[in-house]
Amino acid sequence: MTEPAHSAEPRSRVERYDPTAVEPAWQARWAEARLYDTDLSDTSKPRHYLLTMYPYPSGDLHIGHWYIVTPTDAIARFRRMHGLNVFFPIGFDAFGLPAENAAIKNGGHPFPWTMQNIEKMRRQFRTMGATFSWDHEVVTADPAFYRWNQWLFLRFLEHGLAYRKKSPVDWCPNDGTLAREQVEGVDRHCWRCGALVEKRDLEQWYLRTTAFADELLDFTGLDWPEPIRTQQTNWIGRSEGAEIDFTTAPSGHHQEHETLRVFTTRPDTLFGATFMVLAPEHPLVAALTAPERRAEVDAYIEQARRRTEIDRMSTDRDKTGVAIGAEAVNPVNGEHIPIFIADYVLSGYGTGAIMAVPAHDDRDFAYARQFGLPIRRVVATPGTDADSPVEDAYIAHAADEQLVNSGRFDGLSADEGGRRIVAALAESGAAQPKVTYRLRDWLISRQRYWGTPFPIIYCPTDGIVPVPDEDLPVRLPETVDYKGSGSNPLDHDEAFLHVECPRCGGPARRETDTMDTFIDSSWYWFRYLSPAKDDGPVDRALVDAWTPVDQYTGGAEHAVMHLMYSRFWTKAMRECGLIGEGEPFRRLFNQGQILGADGERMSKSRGNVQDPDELVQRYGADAVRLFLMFMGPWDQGGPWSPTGIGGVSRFLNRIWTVALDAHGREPGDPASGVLAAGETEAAARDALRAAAHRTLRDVTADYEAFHFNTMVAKLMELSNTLFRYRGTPVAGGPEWDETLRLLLLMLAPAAPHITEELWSRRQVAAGRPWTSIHLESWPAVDEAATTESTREVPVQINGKLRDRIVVAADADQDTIQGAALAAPRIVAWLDGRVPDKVIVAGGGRLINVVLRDG
RNA sequence: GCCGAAGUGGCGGAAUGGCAGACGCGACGGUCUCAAACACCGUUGAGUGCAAGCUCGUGUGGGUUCGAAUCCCACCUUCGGUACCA
Repeated sequence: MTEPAHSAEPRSRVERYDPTAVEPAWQARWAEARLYDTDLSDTSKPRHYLLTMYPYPSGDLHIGHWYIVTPTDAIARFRRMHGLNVFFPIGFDAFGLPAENAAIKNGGHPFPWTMQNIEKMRRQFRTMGATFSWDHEVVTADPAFYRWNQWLFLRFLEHGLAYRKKSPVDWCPNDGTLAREQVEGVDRHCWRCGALVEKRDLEQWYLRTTAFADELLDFTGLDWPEPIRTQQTNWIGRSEGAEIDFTTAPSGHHQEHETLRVFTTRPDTLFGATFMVLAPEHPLVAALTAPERRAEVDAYIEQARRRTEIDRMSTDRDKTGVAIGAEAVNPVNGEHIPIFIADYVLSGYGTGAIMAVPAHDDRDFAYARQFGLPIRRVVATPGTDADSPVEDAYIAHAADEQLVNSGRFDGLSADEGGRRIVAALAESGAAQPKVTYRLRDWLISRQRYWGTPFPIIYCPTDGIVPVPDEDLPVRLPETVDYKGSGSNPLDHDEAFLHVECPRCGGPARRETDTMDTFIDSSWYWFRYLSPAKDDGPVDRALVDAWTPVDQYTGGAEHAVMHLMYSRFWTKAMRECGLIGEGEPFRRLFNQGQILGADGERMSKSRGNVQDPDELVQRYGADAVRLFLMFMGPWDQGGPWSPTGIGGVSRFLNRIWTVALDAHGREPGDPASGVLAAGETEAAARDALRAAAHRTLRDVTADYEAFHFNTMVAKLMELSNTLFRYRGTPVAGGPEWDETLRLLLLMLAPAAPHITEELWSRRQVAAGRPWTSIHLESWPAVDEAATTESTREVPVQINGKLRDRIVVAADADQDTIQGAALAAPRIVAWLDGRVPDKVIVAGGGRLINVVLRDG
């Protein structure tokens, strides 16, 4: 370490700050001193589990990773300074599509590709100076981790939370199942081979997320951002309504009185049902279709299967559909209505069939218009002609609206009428109240190699047989032959495929699907607590002590999938008696996303990835960390631009200068080293100390609220204040010294290296042994130092600023009002007129003089 | 389409019912230097005025209020998610 250069020579220069030398040296020293090891069994301090979403090992740590991680690290350091025992682990979400794509393309294996990427990212992570508990790292592609996915899956199976069902996937004849992003163009072709994508029905595994639908709607005790809670609530989409059984009318081509069950949220509009629509996939379509309609119906079904769900749900495109040549009978009045199939009805929601009430539903209205079907009003406000033509679907719920055209239910309110209609039909079993959810069970089967194998064996005699716990893990084979195709190589891996049935010992076949990677991220934070544990997935005592996670940080793009699956999985583990609590994350913060310079998501394929390494080389990790925090609000993100990093770099250099060269003067500034005209030395000392403590008060609040951008701005102001006093008699005095000390402590969580270096030099200068600034306590605000004797009050006339007055800090409202009305410029504006009103706002913070026709 | 979010100087942003533009970038002017770079100091929303100042100004249009970037209604644009990217 160099000695601090405290020179009395006015034009002295200290050596320039060189982050490339300082930062790695401190990183090594911290690691050596094991400064950030967390003792999970330490109960002497309050525990704080700080979690940030673990990265996918794409191979390069880009600036987006820094944006997620380095402010979170600042939180970790800030909390440690408050005496908390902070656990801040990291790991890698190592299964997934990109590794597989690389292997297919280059003829390799996903495993080494992934592990090399992880190795590189670990090195890059270390340059951040982050305080990770590396000895708790989890890599999900390690059998030591995914073994427990298998084990947990088997527990869920035992508890009825996992089941098997046939469902369609996007299928390419050459490359097998495709992800949504692998289907391109309006004609929906395969990204790799260009073949047209079709749907294929496969038996697949599901997890019963809907079992917890109501519990997932309950956010009690969770401090989560409201937009996320709203998105999850809407995603679950609870709707109350009724199931109503229509029957089919007699016809020559099918059996009469087949039951057609519909779900509706508006049973009150049952008399307004003028047609029925089935999803094209509805199981009765084939049986009900009239022979002369069959060709057209089959063609429509084929066409619907090629559309995406988003496309199908779009309400602004023209409605399509075909009549199937059959009729349904309305149970409430025996009316016969035609049956259609249309792709705006989805098979996965409700019963896959709707009664269409065009007068009171937008989509039904559009369909009726398109196909010239009758529209009958059944709800109206009093005074509306019940039979006037309906120009627009009328949906709004007015308090006084009543049923019309509804037989004996006419005149009832919509709510009451709906209840009575359901009750009346319920007597004959033709209706019952029903709650449905938009939420679907979680399809976890993937027709891919690079994931957790299902611990399932199919035996010709015993059927579906779980792999016994003692045979876990079912390992992925270490050699793999993709044959240049995207389809799952496990399907033709003879050694993997053939297995003895654990029950009968006969020849059997392994499940070749693997698990969705969202499974890994649904419980990885539990595993961080005991990553090496080999007799169970979690250490119950540690889980009880450390979870729910106190603070989770990560992107809002995970609002409904990862963040919902994690809540489900935690509840499912609780249901199996493995843990005690049902919520994973007590407090959540969603930071924004850093986009490429082009405003698009950063990705290797777009070529817009920003590598932080060269910025770190040039400006240092502290400058990069600070710049990312300073750019804007953390929850906002935005397109990447390095413009402005010079500003924070300059800020750090100024701190370096004031800290090491208090008495130096700037030759470029003629006023340097001189107090402002009229400022006494005593006043300057007070002003400096007041600035320091006000900054401390505000910066503390900013850290608490994760308002890092304003936190940095306030520290810049304080360093500017110090710079202004540099070289004056105030510099180097006790107030100066206190201010500098506070500045370093406040900056330490955000810029850990430079503050440690300067802290260390102060200790050397004072002849004390080294102790890390990162083991210091957060300083306390001296409230007395922050008070002022006078303050400025803006005076407005009709809301426009016209003057400012200075009053004593403790002046009462009457005094302030009097002073405001006596201010020369206000007197001139009033020009003898008497104000209509004078508003003293915010306890005397502002005066507004109201002058009508002024 | 549906769900969620965001629109403020040349740029990133601050202010979430009370002084619009903190802090920083860029630009311009200056100091230092033999010079350049670095560094430092100052100016910088638009219009108008010799000036004090005045007028306008927070995506668009309307509304509430003594007072609106902030609250309400309608719309426009951009971003995230939309169940096999993670």
